[in-house]
Amino acid sequence: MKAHGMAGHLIRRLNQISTQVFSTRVQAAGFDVTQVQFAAMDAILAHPGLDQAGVAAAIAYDRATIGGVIDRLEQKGYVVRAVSKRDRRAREVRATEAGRAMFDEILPLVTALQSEVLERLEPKERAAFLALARKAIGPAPGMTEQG
Amino acid sequence: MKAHGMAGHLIRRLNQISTQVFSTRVQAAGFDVTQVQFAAMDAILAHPGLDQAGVAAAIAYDRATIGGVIDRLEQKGYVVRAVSKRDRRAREVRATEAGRAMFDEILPLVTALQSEVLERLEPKERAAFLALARKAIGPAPGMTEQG
DNA sequence: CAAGAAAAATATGTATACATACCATCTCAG
DNA sequence: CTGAGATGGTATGTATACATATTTTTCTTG
Repeated sequence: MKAHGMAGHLIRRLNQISTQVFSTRVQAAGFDVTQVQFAAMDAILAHPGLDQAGVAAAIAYDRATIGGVIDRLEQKGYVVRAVSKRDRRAREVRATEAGRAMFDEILPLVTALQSEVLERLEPKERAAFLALARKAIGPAPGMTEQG
Repeated sequence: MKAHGMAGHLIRRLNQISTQVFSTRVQAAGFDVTQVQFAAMDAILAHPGLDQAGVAAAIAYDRATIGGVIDRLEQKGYVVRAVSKRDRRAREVRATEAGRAMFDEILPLVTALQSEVLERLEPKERAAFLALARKAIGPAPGMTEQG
């Protein structure tokens, strides 16, 4: 038994598949948004005016990485950034009309595509897998749901 | 229900955790090898003289990506590349003594660390998760085990 | 054997992903 | 208020990850 079959390898493969399915489906629908950008939009829409560090914490990302992600969302016109009045270091991020429209349009697509990622599993197995994945990850580090 | 809880997000988080555990443990042991580099070494040791495209296929990687990975392994003295005599386009990759020694030394470490990635799961759950992950991924695309 | 298709690498460009360093700003101790 | 430490963001450097284009070489087909 070698590196194949190990947890790390399997998880990496799953991530590849997931990313592949996501970009294929979303691009087929005529949008240019990555999985990460979608997750960021989700957090931004759920918490308007959240600063970048907050967005990063919400989706378990690196502060340095989220900067670039939000740069691209801003370039596409999906979000706007403004210096916070309370803390001049912080940049508050808000979705634009176009951003919300884009999210609303691809959300059903993305929801539907989730089962495709695990299409080799029976519905029951899929549910079991997701439950185990959630347990393996544990509670979200940065933010709670009812924030 | 939003982006958290979706398969893609969960899988990405798992991958983060896995990568984190790997590099932490391996670096603590005094080695400078990534998960991907380890997987590549595994394939190279299992199939001496395999070309880069073969390595990429063995671990389900992109040909463009594997080039850089092998560059770094070569810089560290773990592998050597030579132009194939049969096909002058191909670069055959072989592990060096240092490469084999490194691999042998961290293999038990890496094996041990696999359960740490899923430490929140009970042993039974862990096995179930891995079985489901294997099924979800399906048969390896590029190479078969008994090559 | 020549023309064209196919394949192996590499190069280029974009997008994560993260450590580290750095600057600006805020908070807190005193 | 002042200095120290913490925090938000950016910059830099490294390492995936992959699409696409390009080059070199091989294979195919006539």
